[in-house]
Amino acid sequence: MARKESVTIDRILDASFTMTREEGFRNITARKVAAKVGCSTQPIFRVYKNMEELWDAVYDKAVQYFQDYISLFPRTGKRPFSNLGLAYIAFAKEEKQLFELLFLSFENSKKSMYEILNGDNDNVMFEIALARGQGCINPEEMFDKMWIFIHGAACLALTDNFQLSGVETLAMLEKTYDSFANA
Amino acid sequence: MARKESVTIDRILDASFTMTREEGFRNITARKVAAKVGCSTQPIFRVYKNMEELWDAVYDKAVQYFQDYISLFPRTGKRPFSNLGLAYIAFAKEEKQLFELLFLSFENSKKSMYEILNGDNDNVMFEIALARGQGCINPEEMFDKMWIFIHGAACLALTDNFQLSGVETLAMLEKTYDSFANA
DNA sequence: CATCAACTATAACACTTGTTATTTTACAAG
DNA sequence: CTTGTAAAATAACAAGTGTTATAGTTGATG
Repeated sequence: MARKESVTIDRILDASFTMTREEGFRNITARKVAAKVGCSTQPIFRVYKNMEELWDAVYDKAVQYFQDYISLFPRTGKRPFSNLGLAYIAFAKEEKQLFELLFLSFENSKKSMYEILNGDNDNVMFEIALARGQGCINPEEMFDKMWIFIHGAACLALTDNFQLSGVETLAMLEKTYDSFANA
Repeated sequence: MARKESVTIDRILDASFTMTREEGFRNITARKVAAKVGCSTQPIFRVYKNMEELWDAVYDKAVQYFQDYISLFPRTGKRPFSNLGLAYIAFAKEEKQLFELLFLSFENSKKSMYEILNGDNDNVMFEIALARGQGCINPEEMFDKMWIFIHGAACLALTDNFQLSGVETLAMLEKTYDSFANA
């Protein structure tokens, strides 16, 4: 009865997300996305009411991408917060545009840092429980302090002011945990 | 012999800098600056060759503004790095747009973090010397670790994820210094 | 095969951007 | 006061933005 659609929502969203990873959130425009997909701008506005709706979809995809990244990251650390921290810092280094979008936008931030970080599988809760299990007196406070440190390393990594390798970073995180634990 | 200039370079730069503090770096346009100054766009291009030159001037003014901010901030802390850290975190909270421009832009960053931070009066050198004077074995490494923590708190403050008051922040910084020192 | 509704492309609108050409204005020198 | 010249205002250009109106294409259904 009707023509078959050739430009799917997935192709549009994937192209937009890839462009966001490469060029940043604010650089995705209707015409650029269309060029990447290989169509005119028209199918975009069939699928999304306007660009703001597309931006929202990209944001949501970025949140999911981050949470998958954290989940799949190899867990080589033994201390609480070390695995989450290591993955978070690696994400900041490798996905600068997404990291800025998710954790450093102070205008138009849709979800809170904690909401994104904790995610569907309770990353933060898990680490806090781990700390409590290892005899940490106040694991919530320990998370707060460790997170300041971890977020600091990640934000330094973003601007290439953090040069440690993965194993060095892990060692530092665990040493820092011990410093706080024995204070 | 000629007409007297009414739109000075200072008025243009001041308007641009104020707009950067309020609306951010990437939102200053020739027409907005002209509207703020109360003239047409023409005097802007008499004074600056193009917008990029004006942006550079705004950036340099932001660096100077930061260094003055640090210098004038009350020094209530006793530990090494505590006064510099407290001022840095306060700057992130109060001057979000400038903080992002100076310390979080990973594209087009003109000066290095250390260059801006150390400034004309050797802020970092001073704190490191202070630490050495108080018996710190490796004050450079101590700076690195403290700076990860301080930068982390500042970046959390940027997105309103750091809620401590000034005195509470100071206490936390000094406690952290002790944790690292006694590790 | 013909039809017709959904999908796509083309073009256009209104707006904003940096930048520049042109015109007007003001002021100091003669 | 006239004049020349530098500054400022006006207006325009080309490029880019989101968005929409219009036209063309396609393909399953009757």
